[in-house]
Amino acid sequence: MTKRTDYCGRLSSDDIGRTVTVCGWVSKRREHGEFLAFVDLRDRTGIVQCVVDHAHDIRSEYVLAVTGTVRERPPETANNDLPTGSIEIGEATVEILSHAEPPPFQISGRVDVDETIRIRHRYLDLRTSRMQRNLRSRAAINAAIRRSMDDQEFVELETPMLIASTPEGARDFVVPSRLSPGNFYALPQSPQLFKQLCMVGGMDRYYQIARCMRDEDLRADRQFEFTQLDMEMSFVDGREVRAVISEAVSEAAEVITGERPDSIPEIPWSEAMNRYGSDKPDIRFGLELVDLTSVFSDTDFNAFKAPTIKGIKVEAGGDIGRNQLDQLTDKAKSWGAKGLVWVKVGSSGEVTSPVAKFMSEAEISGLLSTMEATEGDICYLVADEWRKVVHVLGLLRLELARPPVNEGGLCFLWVVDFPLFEDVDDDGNPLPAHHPFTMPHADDLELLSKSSVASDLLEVRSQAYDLVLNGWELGSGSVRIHRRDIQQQIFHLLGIGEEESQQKFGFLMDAFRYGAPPHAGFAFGIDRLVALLVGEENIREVIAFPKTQSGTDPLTNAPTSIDQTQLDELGLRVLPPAT
RNA sequence: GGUCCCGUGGUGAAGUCUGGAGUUCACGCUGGCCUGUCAAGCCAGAGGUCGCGGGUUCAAAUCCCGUCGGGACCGCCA
Repeated sequence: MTKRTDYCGRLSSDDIGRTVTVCGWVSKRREHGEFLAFVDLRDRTGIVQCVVDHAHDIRSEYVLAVTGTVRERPPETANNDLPTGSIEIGEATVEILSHAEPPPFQISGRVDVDETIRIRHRYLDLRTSRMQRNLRSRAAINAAIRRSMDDQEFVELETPMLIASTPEGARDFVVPSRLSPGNFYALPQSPQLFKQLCMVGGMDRYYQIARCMRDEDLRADRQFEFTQLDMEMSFVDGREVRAVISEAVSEAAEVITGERPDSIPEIPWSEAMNRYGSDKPDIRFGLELVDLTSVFSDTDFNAFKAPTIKGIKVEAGGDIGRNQLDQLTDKAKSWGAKGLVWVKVGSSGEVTSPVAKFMSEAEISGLLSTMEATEGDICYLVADEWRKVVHVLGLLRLELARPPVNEGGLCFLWVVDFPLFEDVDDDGNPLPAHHPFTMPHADDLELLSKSSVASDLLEVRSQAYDLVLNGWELGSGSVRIHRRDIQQQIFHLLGIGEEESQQKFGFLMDAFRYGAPPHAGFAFGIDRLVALLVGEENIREVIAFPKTQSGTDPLTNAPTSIDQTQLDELGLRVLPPAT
């Protein structure tokens, strides 16, 4: 085989006169009769035009080694759309290294191809400039993150993939044990407990680019397996953790955009919920939620006799048709609202609304002034309990105005002061908002120990924080509990008894007996970060071999059945499907 | 568990609402012509179980029911 001397996309006018050999795939062939043809050869660096005197037996995606002399193109034939467009490889001889059948889709095509077909033939899809760019960007981001963490004196440690199942959190993927039939390993949802053990072990600053697995339904931003930058630090508070992570993601953003992002603002969770109706607000645009509860405090309108009323205003949004309004109302209902009230503002301040007749003059003027609504605007109102109101309006806000992924810049945001408990379950036990090792806010410790009233407990803040980028949750972290007494108090509140906590987390509790440093950490999703940085709506576009939304792989056909022999060895029996 | 959208030669779309011959467009593919193209051009050609099954009808890509596959979202994701 002829040895490559150069890459296609790196040839330039500096190489004129050199005899070179390039290797790659045939991107395009243009024949001009028997004695002149152009072959565009593609490798990972780009495309170069090769001039050959006979190309009839060369087809798309053949693998070639082309040898010839670099020369300037006749000026009138230069191609300014191509980085190598001013030169070409002349009088080229071609060695065919591999023949190729016509691919199932065009590698250099201009139309989008059905994603299932792309994934089924991912080895071809990876040749496209889009996937080359995305995966190379991903590698550059990984390198930048590693560089940043190394510079900040973190040590990269590996934690096990086969671990014990803990029933909290997401559904586990499990692996049957051959040597211990009937017992199972779980694949890690995150290295959480191990990194805390590393802190007890005096590693001080740990990080890992870790694969995590969660058996939950897939989405545009969720795959079964995903990659996180996972880290933990000793003797620090949350502020220092956020500084380290801010540095790492800024480095990552800079290698892609060429610019360092501004310092990342912080917003308390309660403010995020009240202003944006989300704990991962997309702050690239306004359309903030406005509180109207006091405006309707004495209302006669039954639908507005609710703990919370909020609205959002779309400026000049009043020309929306009845049909679309009905669709928005249906959506709001599907998100859990009882209904969606809309109010259009006319030229002299009069309003049009299906429920206008139920509102008093004072309420209407209060509504318009509070929302600063003027002619041509439309307001959408939801009345319900607070949690539901902000949830529905938060989704409506995104529905109405969310920009495409590649518009509006990069708006990083820290959401801080999350509540310690998200809600109360049917037995009256509070549910942790983050995980049960999250340290309560120092100022709320008293509230925590004094009260066991659910409404009080939901007020307790935690030292947990999320990093958000353009409305995507990149990751979360917290200051951890390193004191056994507080940890036991939390377990008690969560309804986890002594025996249960010992069984599930005993190894961590035991470790804490022997001198646990105060510690805090974070983890963020690299798939999501990469997708947003390269402007993709979907993390599958930045994963070499992703799965479909139903969790299958059209390339390998996973998941598949396994041999009876394998089942026997593992002591497993497969039940017939439930009917 | 739920809501919505999509499925038509190798690829992408139109046709479906309003039933009437597998019709159309672009790319690709095969053959021919063509000595400066680069979305090459010109000529000719091949290529289809309209995802699958059932129903309605004289007649179904089109309407109805079911099912499979893909996608977006709600729930879920400590």
